[in-house]
Amino acid sequence: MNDTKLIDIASALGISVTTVSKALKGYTDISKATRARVIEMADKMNYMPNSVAVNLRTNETKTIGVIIPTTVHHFFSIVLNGILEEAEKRGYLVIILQSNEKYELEKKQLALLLQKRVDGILISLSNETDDFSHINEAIRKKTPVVLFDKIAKRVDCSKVIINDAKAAFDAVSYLINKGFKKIAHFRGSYIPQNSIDRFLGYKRALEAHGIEYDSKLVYVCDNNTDFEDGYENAQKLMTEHPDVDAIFAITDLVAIGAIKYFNEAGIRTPEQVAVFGFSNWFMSTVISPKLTTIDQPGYEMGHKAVSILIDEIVDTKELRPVKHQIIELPTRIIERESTVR
Amino acid sequence: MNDTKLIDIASALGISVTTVSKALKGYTDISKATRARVIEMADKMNYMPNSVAVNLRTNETKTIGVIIPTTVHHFFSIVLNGILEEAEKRGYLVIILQSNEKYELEKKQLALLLQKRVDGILISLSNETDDFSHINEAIRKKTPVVLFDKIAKRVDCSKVIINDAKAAFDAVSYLINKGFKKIAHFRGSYIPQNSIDRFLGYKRALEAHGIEYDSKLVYVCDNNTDFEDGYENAQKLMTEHPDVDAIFAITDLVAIGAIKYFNEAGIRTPEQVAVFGFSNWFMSTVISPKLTTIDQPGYEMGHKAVSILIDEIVDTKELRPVKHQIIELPTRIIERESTVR
DNA sequence: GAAAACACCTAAAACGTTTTCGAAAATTAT
DNA sequence: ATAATTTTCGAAAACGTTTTAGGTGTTTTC
Repeated sequence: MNDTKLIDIASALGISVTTVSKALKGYTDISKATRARVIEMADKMNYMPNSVAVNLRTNETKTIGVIIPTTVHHFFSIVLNGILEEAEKRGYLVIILQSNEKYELEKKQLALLLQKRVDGILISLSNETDDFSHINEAIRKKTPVVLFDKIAKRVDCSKVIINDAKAAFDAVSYLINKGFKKIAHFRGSYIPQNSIDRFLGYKRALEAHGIEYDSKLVYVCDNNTDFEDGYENAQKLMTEHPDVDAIFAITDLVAIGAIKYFNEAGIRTPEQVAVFGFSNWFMSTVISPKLTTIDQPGYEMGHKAVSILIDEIVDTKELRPVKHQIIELPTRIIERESTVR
Repeated sequence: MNDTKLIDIASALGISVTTVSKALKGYTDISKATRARVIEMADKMNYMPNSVAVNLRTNETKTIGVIIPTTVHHFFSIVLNGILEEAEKRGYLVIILQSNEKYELEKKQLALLLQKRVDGILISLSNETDDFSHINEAIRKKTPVVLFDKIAKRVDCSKVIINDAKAAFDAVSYLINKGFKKIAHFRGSYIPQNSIDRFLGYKRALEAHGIEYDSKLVYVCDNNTDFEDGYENAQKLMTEHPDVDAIFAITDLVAIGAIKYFNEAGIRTPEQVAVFGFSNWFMSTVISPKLTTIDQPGYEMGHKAVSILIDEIVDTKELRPVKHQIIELPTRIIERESTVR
């Protein structure tokens, strides 16, 4: 292994390690002449600093950790894309871990990242997570944490989110304004904040427009990776409430599952039942009818989360006070065929 | 920052750092009594080894690097899932980087990983990559590399792949045996090995069944992230060769693009034109007609790639000879509606 | 009772950097 | 010429571990 180190350059040049290090880092107390010699030799010997040693000495790893529920999810892969691009731009590497929607695993992954001494951590909470002590513990240890998408209101740190309640409110209001009267909601499971908020937005929109909320029209879809939930609940819905005329689904995936069922069952969309999704998954333009949905800016979310995190990392490092931010990214309705009669 | 270190435990107990370290690592020359005291105190003080220091001392980081063309791709997100699960099981963290299908970026990312001193690297090549010196350089530096999915035959390292040529051959043979006579191919760009191999499989299948190969029936789809390519080429195909009766597409995405066009243009699938995809993207069961395709085992690929990589890492470390392996994962035809009349 | 064996512990070096502090050499000022 | 200053360099400590090589005291062996 011909890994060249500072000392190799130093002895090749007959100077000290200190001088080599300083020359390479542009210290001003090294003459231009020797600096040039050092740089040339470093180049010739193919020098590459050992980051582990640097990390130990400088007490930073230039690495951030990311915990997401799962990689196999279109939205998260887009967020991840945003994360990676911004992290690279700012000179950080990213270690990624998935919680598989399990609280225990999330906790374990977080511990791994802390042990690895990452400079900061990005988390999107698992569906199971309703205890946040592990996160508070990380914050207490002065490792900046920013939560994104699936957050906990009660944790005191920066967050990057969309206004789920408002987006849902807008979606359902749109349906009501379009003349739909009996609107079902396919909600997510009970713990995640965005699942709760979207449900709340749905409920408030009904009430705001003088439509009575009926809990029987709410179905739970807690399987994240498959559209079966949407398919099956659509089936159930149509037997229990055949006169329903629209569905607001928590996710494009369940919306598409519902549409799939309607297509197979000969139920016309949007003529008999309109369907409104959430996320603007790009698959939603492939399905027929194309899906009306809420555009959720995943790339920007990842981008912004990293940006805030790194700002906090450098502020912490330089002992400046960190001010936590709650960034709310804008969403908008993408009207397509599934709600237009 | 109340980070407890070995020396804190040592002084709390009035013993040496050496003893603490050894006790924690289970050395046998420490008495059971002091070991117990050390463990208890470490526990009480919430000791967590500083991996950076450990890494420096042991000269390994327990981290592997992964370079993929893009995270926003269903197949790669599944592979990534397999990678993460296996890496975790074996006690490694993973740093992920994307090349955005650019050779220069891939080269840069690889350098970053080497500098970070990862123990091994997993790469799926970018579409542009036709020079492999950066990879050979990594191997020369004794950092194990394993290539997966998008590989280079000429690089001397382990690889995890499917037999693209055979899978394509099987797919096209299937179409021929079903009675389709004029089969077009929507191929990928010219550089990637799997794009080449699928094309070759297509061509050989035609020839093996006495059908003359016609280069005019081959269309290039080199946009990886959108189905527009499939859509537009389907359109072109039908004006240039209205009598074509089947398409073998390099990817489910382009297959779905084609189906989308056919659906919109009122061309019946599979009655007028059958469509055969590749990858078994789960969206292929949502589209109508459901897509016949080749199942490509992404999870297993990621899993196996990590497994081989870590084996090579420990073999290298223990100065054992490493034998490179070429693992060929099995594929199979998933017959659905788009090819069944 | 002396030699040998054993059990238990620790000092110190090492991993490859960065950075502080000071020293020597060169330059400028007087 | 000497003094003051500036320029240029390097010794050494430090980051937190792991591990080698040995040291001390106790027990076993004959």
